[in-house]
Amino acid sequence: MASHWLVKSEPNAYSFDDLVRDGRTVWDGVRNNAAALHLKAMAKGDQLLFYHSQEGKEVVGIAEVAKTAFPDKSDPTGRFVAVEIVPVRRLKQSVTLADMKAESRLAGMEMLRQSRLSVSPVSDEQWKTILKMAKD
DNA sequence: GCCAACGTTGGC
DNA sequence: GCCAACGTTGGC
Repeated sequence: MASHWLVKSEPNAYSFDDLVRDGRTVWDGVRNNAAALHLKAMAKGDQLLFYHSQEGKEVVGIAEVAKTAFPDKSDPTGRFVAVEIVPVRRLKQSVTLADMKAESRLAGMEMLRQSRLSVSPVSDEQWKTILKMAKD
């Protein structure tokens, strides 16, 4: 079974709408070992929650892994990797950070536990819970 | 703008 | 190898 993930992006820098417009993008620039491990664990077809940090602070859409991890060309040290993602759909209703914090079934979520992590795993149960909250 | 939580760097 | 200092992220 496919795994699920959550990726963060500042909408100022790259929003879900940008992804929809582009149709496909290289998800690079991750410079954190824990996040990089998650990128490496992604399989083609894995679905991702796309979260807007700082502005919005909400999950706005779903994306999918189109290409598994490869060396991040923007990293001179060659230690980090990137993946390619494509948009799947915008959620009917965004799910805010406050909503997620208030939902006891999401208490163990990695992104809530470690707020600075830009790529984090999402369990099947957490995934279903969030989609339900999004009325999706 | 501030601060907490981390990660990284560099002196020893 | 330890740890203090510093930088970055992201919520508030």
